[in-house]
Amino acid sequence: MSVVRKGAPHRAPRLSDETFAADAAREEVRDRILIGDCIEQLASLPAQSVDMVFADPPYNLQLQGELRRPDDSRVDAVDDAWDQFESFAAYDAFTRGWLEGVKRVMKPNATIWVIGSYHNIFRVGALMQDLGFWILNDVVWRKANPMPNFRGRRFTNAHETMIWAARDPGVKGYQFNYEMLKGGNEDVQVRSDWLFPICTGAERLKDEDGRKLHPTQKPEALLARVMLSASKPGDVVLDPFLGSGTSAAVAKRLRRHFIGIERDEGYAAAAAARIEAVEPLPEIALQAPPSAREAPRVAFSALVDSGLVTPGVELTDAKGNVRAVVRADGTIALVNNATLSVGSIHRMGALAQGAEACNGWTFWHVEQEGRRHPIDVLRARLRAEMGVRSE
Amino acid sequence: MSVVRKGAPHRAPRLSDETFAADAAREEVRDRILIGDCIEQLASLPAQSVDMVFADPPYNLQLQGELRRPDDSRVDAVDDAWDQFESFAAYDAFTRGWLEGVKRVMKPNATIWVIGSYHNIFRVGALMQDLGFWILNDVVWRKANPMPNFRGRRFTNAHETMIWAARDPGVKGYQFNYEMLKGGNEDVQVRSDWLFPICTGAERLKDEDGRKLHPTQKPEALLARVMLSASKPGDVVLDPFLGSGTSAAVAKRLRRHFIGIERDEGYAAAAAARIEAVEPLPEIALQAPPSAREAPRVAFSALVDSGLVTPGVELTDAKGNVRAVVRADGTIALVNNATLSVGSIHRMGALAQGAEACNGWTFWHVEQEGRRHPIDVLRARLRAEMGVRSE
DNA sequence: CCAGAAGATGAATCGTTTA
DNA sequence: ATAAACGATTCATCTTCTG
Repeated sequence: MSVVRKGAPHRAPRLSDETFAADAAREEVRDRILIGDCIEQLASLPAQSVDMVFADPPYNLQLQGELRRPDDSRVDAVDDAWDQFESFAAYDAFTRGWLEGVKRVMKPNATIWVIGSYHNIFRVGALMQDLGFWILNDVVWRKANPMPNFRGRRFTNAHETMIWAARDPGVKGYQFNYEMLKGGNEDVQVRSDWLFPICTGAERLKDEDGRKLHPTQKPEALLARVMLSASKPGDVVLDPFLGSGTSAAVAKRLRRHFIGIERDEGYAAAAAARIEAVEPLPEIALQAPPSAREAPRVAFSALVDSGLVTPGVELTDAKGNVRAVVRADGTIALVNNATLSVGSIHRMGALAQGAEACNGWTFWHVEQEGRRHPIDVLRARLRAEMGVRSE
Repeated sequence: MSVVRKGAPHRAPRLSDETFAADAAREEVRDRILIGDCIEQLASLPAQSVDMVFADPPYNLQLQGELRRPDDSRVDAVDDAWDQFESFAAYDAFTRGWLEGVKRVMKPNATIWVIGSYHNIFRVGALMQDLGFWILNDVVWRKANPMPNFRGRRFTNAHETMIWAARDPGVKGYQFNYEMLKGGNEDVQVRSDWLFPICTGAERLKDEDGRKLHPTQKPEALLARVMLSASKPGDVVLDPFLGSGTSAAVAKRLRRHFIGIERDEGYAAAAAARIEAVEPLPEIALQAPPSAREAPRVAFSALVDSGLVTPGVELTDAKGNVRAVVRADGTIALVNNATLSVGSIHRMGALAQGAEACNGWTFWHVEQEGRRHPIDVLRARLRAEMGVRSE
């Protein structure tokens, strides 16, 4: 892992890693930390070159003084210079600048995640809409162990908000691993509120004095959920505010490429060491389960051709009330109100139900060995026989 | 309850209610629905006259077409004219207008709650900051039963966001019933993420055809938590987008005054009838919060929030000799030797027995269907209802 | 009358491929 | 480009129906 210094953003050689096969032109800006101003460094990247963006920008916290716990110990709050802005206008100008820079380097189907708190997320979200990003979800990170409100004057600030957005309105082809997420969630689709502990313990980077190295280090589990949701192995994930390098470390572990931008050389060095120590997961641990959407299309006529369905066989609905006959050309014949209709399994299914549309694969059934199966079962069998796998 | 028509915003007499003692000048604009444009009606109200604001403005949804469920039924989405705006700029102008109008009528110590989704909440929040409101928290309403994502293209949109803000930076004296909230929450301070079901069933107002009267009616439990958090009995709560009247109904039940603005006469009429039917809770259920020492130790308030126990209901011991009344904040009120005491179910149980300690869950009983059950039965039922996935 | 099945529904920015 | 065809996709809760 190489750290690239200001003024030479794409000169340093990349880490060798045989598992990352890629074309030489793009390799140059992969798996690097670029040190310098975020907006300048973004300008050095080629347009439409990244698949996903994760951004954890300064929150513009406006703390009025120091905060003490009930036991009089001092809370080590974020009071770094990089988190201070003169005004909302200054913060907006900064935000607009990096968002524009990021948008340029996103591929058309790329998506962006931005995390923030109530101090900044409303401004960020409004600017994202103004710049033409298309919000897909706002996702709430519910902290399992948030810092309490010591003064008892507000609710425990127990969550942060992530905005997930496509580069442009109308984008349909963005990566979203719906089946995989659902499979890992008791077979129920994942909601917009996620529960994770904050980053503590061994995962939290410490400096030589044992103090936390970075004030806002995010938990790896959060970043892993983000990347497993909206990217795939081999993708390039850009983080314009790399900080302690959580996103890059997770990207490497999940076999994504990363590009990190960080202006603090100390943070960048710590992140580089952290990333270097990461061992990518075995590929088998990251393969996507076959999803119906990605499976190759099989025409009903292919089932007839293959002999899995014989012309003349009767199809019924699940209850056996509606009947149709398979024809040799892969269409089916339906007698409905004494009228004979011929067409695709989908069209005839819709006709039988009086519906606009119908998935014939799940509507029609065949009787085999005394039991009724949806014809989708036969399609699955044909796919298996063909040795076809998704990807 | 009177509905005031356009052009005569403060003429109609108020509902008589001896429990609301107030000065005559302010009374004129209390407990009314003002029909007409939100910004115009706000201008008719006196400056610095309301204690809390709850606003549920149009979300500016930008739906592209109709959506159907997997069973091909049609989703009855929000497509009303009042939710349509030409552009973000038009929405921003509208938002700025009503926020300015609201700010003028807020007392210096008043706070405002605004609810929205990712479609609008970022714009609203940024404008609130621009106008000088001081955000205290963003609170996430996690929906126990959200509508699923039917296409599998995004995360289930399972929450909405509320922004809670003071009128100005530096305000210290805003109402926040910290002890009461903590006492009703296992003696742990309440977090910024709240779990409530959406509004369905008998609570949902229906039109003469049995269809939902208003597309976006909010659950009363959510409004009750808001008002119990940030107002006190006798306060004036303003809702500039009254809709079906949830905020006003809850205000009346919790013995707050309300002012509602609604431009649709049909909604206003339905809200007026709804409010008229509300019976305010016994004062004993709403009195000043108990001190920290008296705070309940368990989440009895969760039973109250869930509706399994209704404020005002009587609790007794197993034999029916000792009696106490459930309060809206999850404490109970006990009359013992002509002395009124308020506190947790455990403390009041101990007091009633003259004991050091008491398990209120087994001591106190409720009568349901002619039989007395320990409230522990209700707790078990609530736990079962919350299920395994409630995190 | 009760139990279980079946239907209804909620603030939603909710396709892809081939002709 | 536009239209047609293909075919993928839902969770919790409440109400109504059926046996």
